Amino acid sequence: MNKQVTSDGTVGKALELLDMVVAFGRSVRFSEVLEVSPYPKATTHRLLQTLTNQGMLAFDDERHVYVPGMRLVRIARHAWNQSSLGPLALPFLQTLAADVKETVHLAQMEHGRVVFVEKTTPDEGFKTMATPGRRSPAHCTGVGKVMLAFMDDTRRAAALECQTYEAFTPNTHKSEKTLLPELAQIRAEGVAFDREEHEEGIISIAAPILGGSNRVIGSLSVVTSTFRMSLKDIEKFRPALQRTAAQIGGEAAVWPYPIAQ
Amino acid sequence: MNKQVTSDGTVGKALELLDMVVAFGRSVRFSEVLEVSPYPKATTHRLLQTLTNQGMLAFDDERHVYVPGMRLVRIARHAWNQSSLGPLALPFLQTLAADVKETVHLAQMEHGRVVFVEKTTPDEGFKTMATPGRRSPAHCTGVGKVMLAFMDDTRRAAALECQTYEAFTPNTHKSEKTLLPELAQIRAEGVAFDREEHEEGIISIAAPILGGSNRVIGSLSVVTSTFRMSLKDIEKFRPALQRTAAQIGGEAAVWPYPIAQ
DNA sequence: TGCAAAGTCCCGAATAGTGGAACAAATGTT
DNA sequence: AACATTTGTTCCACTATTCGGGACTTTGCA
Repeated sequence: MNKQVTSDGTVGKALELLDMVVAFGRSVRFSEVLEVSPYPKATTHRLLQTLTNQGMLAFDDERHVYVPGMRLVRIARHAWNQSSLGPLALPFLQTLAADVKETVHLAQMEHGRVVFVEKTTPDEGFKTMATPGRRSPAHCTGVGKVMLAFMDDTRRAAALECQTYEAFTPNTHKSEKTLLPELAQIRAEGVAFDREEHEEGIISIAAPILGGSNRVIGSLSVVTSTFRMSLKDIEKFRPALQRTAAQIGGEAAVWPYPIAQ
Repeated sequence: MNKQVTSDGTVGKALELLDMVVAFGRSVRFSEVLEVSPYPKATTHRLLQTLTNQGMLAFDDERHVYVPGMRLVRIARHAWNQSSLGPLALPFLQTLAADVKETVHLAQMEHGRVVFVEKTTPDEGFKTMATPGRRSPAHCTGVGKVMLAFMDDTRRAAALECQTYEAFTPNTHKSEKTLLPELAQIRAEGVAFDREEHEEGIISIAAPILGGSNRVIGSLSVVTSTFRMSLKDIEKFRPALQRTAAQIGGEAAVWPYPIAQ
């Protein structure tokens, strides 16, 4: 089992480029892709052509830009409905957000990183870095730490391998040294706190979503800012948070969602 | 230029399998994939492994099934927001549906086939069986014919190449012989009608959505059944339909959406 | 426990991907 | 309008990668 996995073969390279193009979040020119592509010009070009041929990208030959293609869009629609917790969890999130009157995040884990799947704000609150579809590191977020804490040992080991320990604030964990003990504590407590580890002024309380066989399939958090509440204050969200996480987990148990890894 | 495009290289094969797995719409076992895979067991297995490695699929090693992976889900979220007309057009669809009190379909074209992107029904929200993400032939649907009619000659030629002329009802076009004249007429009229060509009892009126440079990026239709209305009746939807299509096109003009092909 | 079916792995042959470099097209500049 | 520069596309010999028959291992069921 490859632990790091960067690319296997042409398929890996092509998907890497696809990911890059899509991640731009807008239409891109060939040269822009080339700049971030680790492959030589000819190769990059050919791979993009292949992806375009396959309908995963579309090339606008008037503006000379690449955009996600219809085939990807179609697959996207299926994959989203089928494998993201989003559609299933959204009603629960809304109830919770209305209940606690704070922002609620739903996340899943991809290869040691947190993917924000859905987000609900009760009012039009402040904005955080999290946007649905965005990826963040796991070591510095409530949703990330709680998933790490509750996944099984093998997966956790693999996920920890991928952590970069990038320091976003003074509170960010700098290495396993401090992270591992906290994970143990989170496991004991059942919830994780983000103590301004990703963004200054932003704190959260997070609970794991456990599917069948108690495997972690995602996590849920209530997010707020230090201007409005303290770490102590947000502890009161715990019952509602855990109840909602359990409800989502119950709904999801019958369906094999991807396991956090 | 490959006209049919079934596979270029490994990447094509891998994507083909990915498409198949996702199209199942549920978790699948290896043997199920193998059944529909055109490749030998060893190859199919290796490709699925690669996709799993890449996070495009996830393998549940407890239930021994493949599901769409987190990476695909993340890419999906991006691609959907960026390249489907769905998010942008949804409010307009809802207004139109409420206005005409009938079901409204939004479609885009992928390689000569119609992809239903969004669907709104006036009364009960948007909970219908015909899941968005479904593909249908173009020759027998209002949304399909109207896109064929308005796309440029090169693209139309390519798209027509892909038509199967499968006969769903007695009214379905059986060949270019009858389809081409109708396309000319649709071009002249500005709208297309589905005269029970896909499903008996189902009729629709469809208008093209034109983006920048008047290129077809999608289409819109009002759908109803012959039990409620006649072909003559639905002509009255034309003004609202065309107005909505123009509004969506206007919104979309500044952003390079994939062109119908 | 045993056996059929499902899933995984191996390795030589040959196909398909690679990327430097030349070419072409679009864009900018004098 | 002619030239320079940047951007995008094609070619082709080389070789790393994929292919897939078949053997092996694991799983599920009787």
